[in-house]
Amino acid sequence: MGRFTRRRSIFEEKDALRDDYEPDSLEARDEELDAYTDALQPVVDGWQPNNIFLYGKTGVGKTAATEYLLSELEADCRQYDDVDLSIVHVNCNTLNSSYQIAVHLVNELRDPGRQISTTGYPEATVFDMLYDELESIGGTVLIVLDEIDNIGTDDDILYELPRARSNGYLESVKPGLIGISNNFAFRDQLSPKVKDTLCEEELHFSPYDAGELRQILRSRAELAIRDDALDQDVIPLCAAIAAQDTGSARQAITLLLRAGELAGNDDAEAIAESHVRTARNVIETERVQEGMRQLTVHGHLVLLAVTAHATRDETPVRMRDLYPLYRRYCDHLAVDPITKRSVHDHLGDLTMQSVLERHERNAGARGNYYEYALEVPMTAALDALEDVGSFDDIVADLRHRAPQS
DNA sequence: CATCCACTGGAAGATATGGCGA
DNA sequence: TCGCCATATCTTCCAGTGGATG
Repeated sequence: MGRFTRRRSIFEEKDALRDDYEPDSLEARDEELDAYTDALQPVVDGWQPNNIFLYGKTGVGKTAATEYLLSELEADCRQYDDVDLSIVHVNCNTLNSSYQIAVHLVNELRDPGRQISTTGYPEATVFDMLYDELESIGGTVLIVLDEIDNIGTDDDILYELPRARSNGYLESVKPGLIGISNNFAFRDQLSPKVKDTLCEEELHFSPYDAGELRQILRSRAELAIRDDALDQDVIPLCAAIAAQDTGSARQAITLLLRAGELAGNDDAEAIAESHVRTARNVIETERVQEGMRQLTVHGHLVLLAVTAHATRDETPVRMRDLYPLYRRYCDHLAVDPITKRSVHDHLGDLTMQSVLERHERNAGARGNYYEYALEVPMTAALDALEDVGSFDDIVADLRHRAPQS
């Protein structure tokens, strides 16, 4: 008997559950689509486009609605000779300045042979290049800036682009900005001069409720999953978990996908509730490990120091106790230590990523301070630290020390 | 009820890295 | 090669915080 045997797959068309899948229709967003359509109307009429801002948490259909509507808009514009529409889409995920966004817009518009690097030019030069590229396209250009809240307070580009025409930098182009933000508060941190122009049209996408998520999941599952491979309670459970957690369709769908994979590994006939619950933990751990992998050397050393305290049952720790251990590890690895103040920043970062938890303590005349502890399972922290590879011996030592395991 | 401790958090500046055009 | 430019990371400096203590 061979090691491998063919098994009946849970999935029919797994791609329909992946992040990049574009469904033919958008479930449960009728009102939003109507409002969005109205906001885009000037494009078809040949006017200067509105600037549009979309707000709403991740996974509530902002990007999906944009892609869906813009492709329809492109198709519909083709029947009017006097409307020449182009669309540029940039995800600002890793871009945290106006400069970076401008560079990426230029590269998006230029052909592969003429790409520019992400540093080195004066800011004004990059803007000039951007205007040149826009001019050479002509017509109406919709610029979609996804996850725009990443740029924080540096909103120059949001000020410049809408005004480029009236300032004489653009002649034959009618530019329109579509900004997509995950963060509702972003709107308020924009400088006032930007807020005026940019928020001409504001569209709010609210989180999906459990009923809407069930609707979405059913339509996807119909394509993705074999007819009899789904226990009855699975979709309601995925929907309920996601609705309570974030209201995100992406979360609900990923949950279903992972549950299906787990069911497959189990050789199960169908996805069951238990697979969903396990999938939830798997996703959580993956998220944390991914976050920890992105840290710098000192980030790792700081986490190592906290983890070491945790193995000795000495968490929560305060700075005063943590810093000396951090220094010892630096010595051991012949790394130049950074100051307390910088360690403090790393602790803040780790807290932001939900890797550490932090509590304020107050000892009155003996000062107030923060205490830190791991917010993830110790094994997850050790696994992630081991992945780094530069201090295997220390991690191995900590594993011994750690309770149970 | 003022004081005071032990940091915290903001800001500005230093340093290093990598890239630009001339 | 040199003088600029942008960015990431760290350092230096320092005012501000807030509840237990006397």
